[in-house]
Amino acid sequence: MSSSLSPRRDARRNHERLLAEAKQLFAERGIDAPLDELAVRAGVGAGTVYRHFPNRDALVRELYDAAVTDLREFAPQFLAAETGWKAIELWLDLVSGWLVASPHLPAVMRRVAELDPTHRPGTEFAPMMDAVVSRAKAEATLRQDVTAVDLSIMVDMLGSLGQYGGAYLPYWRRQLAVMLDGLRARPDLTPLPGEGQAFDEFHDMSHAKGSSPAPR
Amino acid sequence: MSSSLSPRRDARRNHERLLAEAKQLFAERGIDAPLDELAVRAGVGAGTVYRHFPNRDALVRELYDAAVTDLREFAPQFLAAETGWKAIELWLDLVSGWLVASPHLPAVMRRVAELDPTHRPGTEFAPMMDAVVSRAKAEATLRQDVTAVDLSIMVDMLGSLGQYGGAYLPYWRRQLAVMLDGLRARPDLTPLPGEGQAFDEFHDMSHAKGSSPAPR
DNA sequence: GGGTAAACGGAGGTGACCCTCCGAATCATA
DNA sequence: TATGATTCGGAGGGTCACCTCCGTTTACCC
Repeated sequence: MSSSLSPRRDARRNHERLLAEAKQLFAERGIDAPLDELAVRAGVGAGTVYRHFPNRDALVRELYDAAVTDLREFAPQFLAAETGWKAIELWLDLVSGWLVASPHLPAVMRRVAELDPTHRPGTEFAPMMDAVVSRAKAEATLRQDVTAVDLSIMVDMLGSLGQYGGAYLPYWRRQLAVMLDGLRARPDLTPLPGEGQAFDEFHDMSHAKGSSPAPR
Repeated sequence: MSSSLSPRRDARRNHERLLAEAKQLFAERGIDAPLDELAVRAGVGAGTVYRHFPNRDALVRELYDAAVTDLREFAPQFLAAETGWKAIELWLDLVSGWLVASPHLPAVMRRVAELDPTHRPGTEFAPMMDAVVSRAKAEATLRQDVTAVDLSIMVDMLGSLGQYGGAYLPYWRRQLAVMLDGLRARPDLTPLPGEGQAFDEFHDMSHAKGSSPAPR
């Protein structure tokens, strides 16, 4: 008989090992680090790398999926939080902190976004976040004009603080605190700008003097 | 005679052209895009590239320096703003918007940080930012526990929104608005956490259930 | 233990990129 | 315009990473 349901044990072991070493390698040397080096670190032959991951993109995708799976395990806690606001605090804190501690992930997320431009990182948790956001708005603890997408972007931004050689690391929690304060519902808030054409307005740079720094 | 003070005109022209094309190339294909391709795009021979920039790092450094020079031209406006708070609004808005419109820069900044770990991006503007921050604190418009470094990090985070294939671009101004709200002085603020050991506290992950996502 | 299918290792072919070198072209100077 | 110095172009050698291929090893099942 052939077509076994589960792969051989050594295969599974090597697969795990490769994923683990890839995290470290990508964190240290960037997402384009040589895969031959990955083979050496994992103590396997080059052939084994390409048998498990036909190309670099496949490896990147799997790293992304593994991250999503890891995160999913946390979901129940957030839904079980006492208040919607606490759930949001917990989510931003834990997830962004986890990203900061996983320096390979931001690059992986960017690469996945390149490979599939229709997919925004974090979409997997949109339903859950929508629920939490609604709840917090109903409590009037979260400002009304914020969306789940805004929160997901915040997580990405905070998570990218691990990318600058550790220099920004001590500021992660401070930035988180400032953002949370900016998210709180308050009586005198001016509403957030819409998501449309907000960026292009910038391009005229009319407030800039003489020779403006040329974008692009 | 030899050792001219200024290079020949064609040399200067090629130098500018190479810098300009490098911005576009790095924006499109990443900071490790082949330099031979740069030569083709700039319409010069490969030798010319390496005559002007002995290696990729030299090119990256020069792109960084050019960015700093561009930014410096804006400085007078900020110092001339009516209030310290307006200066801060202007700075965050213009600089982060300019970064978003210059998708090559975040990667350049990260690379520079790798090359010289003692150098944090934006240090060049520390004195100016310190002055503006003091002024805004004296007005009691800016929260007292925020530093110029915090602001510089915010700029970098906002500026990195151009990295995700344009999907985050429409949210740039919203994120900016939330951050500004978080920065405003208010009576009932809990102080920001210090810059020390804040991150390591995270690592115990004690609030996490069972198998925690393994960092690193 | 024996047999079979699955997985492994690593040498090596292929292609891409880096970078140099020198004859040709261009610029500055008089 | 003529001369010399500077810069250019692009072919090509060297290096490195990707990825395949097949003889060998390992795991699984009886």
